[in-house]
Amino acid sequence: MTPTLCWHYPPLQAGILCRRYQRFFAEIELTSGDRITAHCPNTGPMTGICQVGAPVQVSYHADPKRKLAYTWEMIFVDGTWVGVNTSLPNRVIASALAAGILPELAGYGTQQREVAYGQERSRIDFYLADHPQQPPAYVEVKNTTWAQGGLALFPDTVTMRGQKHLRELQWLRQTQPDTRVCMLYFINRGDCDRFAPGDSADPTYGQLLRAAYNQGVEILPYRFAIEPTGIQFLGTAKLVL
DNA sequence: CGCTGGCCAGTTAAAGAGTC
DNA sequence: GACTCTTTAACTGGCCAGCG
Repeated sequence: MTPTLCWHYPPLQAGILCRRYQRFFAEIELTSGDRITAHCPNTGPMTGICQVGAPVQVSYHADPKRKLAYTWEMIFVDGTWVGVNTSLPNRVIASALAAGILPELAGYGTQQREVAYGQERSRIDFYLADHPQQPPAYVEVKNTTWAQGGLALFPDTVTMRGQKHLRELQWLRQTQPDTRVCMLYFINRGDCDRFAPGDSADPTYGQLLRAAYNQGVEILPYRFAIEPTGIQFLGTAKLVL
């Protein structure tokens, strides 16, 4: 497959990670020598990728309403760039869906964001409809940055919210047989060609994922290569359950 | 002393309110 | 109807007040 560039970053600036603190903040030394505080758009533990001294890239935003002009976008660890901006996967998937790049989800005429559903007041990331051959599809997107030797893992911590989403997807599968129900893992680094649940971090999540899979929930681990210039879609990773 | 609940941090995106 | 402005929820762990 020819890699498809499906996201362009604005011009980024290079630096070194000094420290990350209080969830939303990262202290970064730019190559210019300036020490700045950047917004850390990732509230998770960032297992294995939060390495002090590693190269990073930040975007600059002139918006006067922002308190922090810089946003931390990616970090270079294990010989690869890893995206840290958790709001990006949803935007990238939205444009990839619209462009028909994702093989299992191509051909839908419309996409809706954040549609309310389920028994626990959840909202699905995408509801796809108007496909000539396929029933409508519910698609939940998760950002994946943790990896061990080419194997991408999610989650990297106990996630009650992630467990809830899996229960909700199972509920959809059982109550709405005429729809597709999809769990999409956005692998935010290019060095992984396999995907597995992070059982050592959250064994309950792994059990729920396997149960959902056995009931017909589609698991779509999508590979993306992250570079300071942009993001490429690399195809589907092998699912290891 | 240990637990629980509420609040806080910065940004985004969606929903709601307001204007022409 | 189209546009802009304002409000709100979501993300998550740390902290603190209040309680038994």
